[in-house]
Amino acid sequence: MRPYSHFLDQIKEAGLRPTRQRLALSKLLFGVENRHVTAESLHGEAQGEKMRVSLATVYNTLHQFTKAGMLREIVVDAQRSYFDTNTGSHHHFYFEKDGQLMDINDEMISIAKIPQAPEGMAIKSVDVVVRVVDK
Amino acid sequence: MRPYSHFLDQIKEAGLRPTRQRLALSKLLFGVENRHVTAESLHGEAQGEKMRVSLATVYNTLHQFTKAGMLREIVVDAQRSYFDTNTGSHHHFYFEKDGQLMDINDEMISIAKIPQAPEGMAIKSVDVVVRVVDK
DNA sequence: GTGTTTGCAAAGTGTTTGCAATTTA
DNA sequence: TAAATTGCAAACACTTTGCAAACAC
Repeated sequence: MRPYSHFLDQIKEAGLRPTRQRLALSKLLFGVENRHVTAESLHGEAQGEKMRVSLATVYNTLHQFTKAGMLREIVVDAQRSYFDTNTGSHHHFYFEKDGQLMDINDEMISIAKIPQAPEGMAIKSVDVVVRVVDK
Repeated sequence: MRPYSHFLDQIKEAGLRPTRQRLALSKLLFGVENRHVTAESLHGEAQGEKMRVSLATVYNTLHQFTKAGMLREIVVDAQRSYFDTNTGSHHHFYFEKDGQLMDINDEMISIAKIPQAPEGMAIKSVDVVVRVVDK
């Protein structure tokens, strides 16, 4: 487990105050590698760990961390927003059955030809979602 | 413009009754090629054409048409559902600025390597969204 | 006639916001 | 003590649902 100071510094570097809530959520999010969470799931997790954080603060924090580049938002479901602690370029499996996301190892996929953006536009990202279902 | 009977038959073949509302929406959806709509946008369009259809019916109809394979749902925005009249395999540009979708011509993109689905799972679809912003 | 479909309004879901109280620096 | 942050509850946007009236066959 990373030391307390790691989370503290990360938050400070983002220009945010290291509040009890942000530290708690940081620990959950960045304590292990490659997590995919929704606001609800993270909030539930925090409550399970007896951390007192409101759902509104979870939403705020996820957005602040995303803006600071610590998280990446993934759109796979029209019903809820997912956040990925892996901010590097990579793609996802999405299990429609239970709403789970899984990273696709970058060597496992390759986009051979990327289209040009329409006139006057720039490509911001290329997101691949492989939807999988039970066989 | 396709003849009235085309829309009528298409609806019947889906096992649905050709009601005034379904015919009206069919005309809007399938009267021209490759449309991308949201429930709200289609509802607004219908109202502009003085077609009387409730928003609830637009939602129901979009889902019924999707289930019948006449439409494909596209997930690009956590806030709203898009439906595409092009049900073939293809990908999309998404203009974050105004929420517009545009088909990517199939020759313009190619995925060289598709990952294997995890054990016991099957790939349902591979969806690529290229997000574009103003240069 | 019988079963399907519609439209309204109400309910539901996930998310954001206004604001007083609290916390941080 | 000044500014940022929190948590609650209310507001929001989009979507679904229950049900009586209207419609299709």
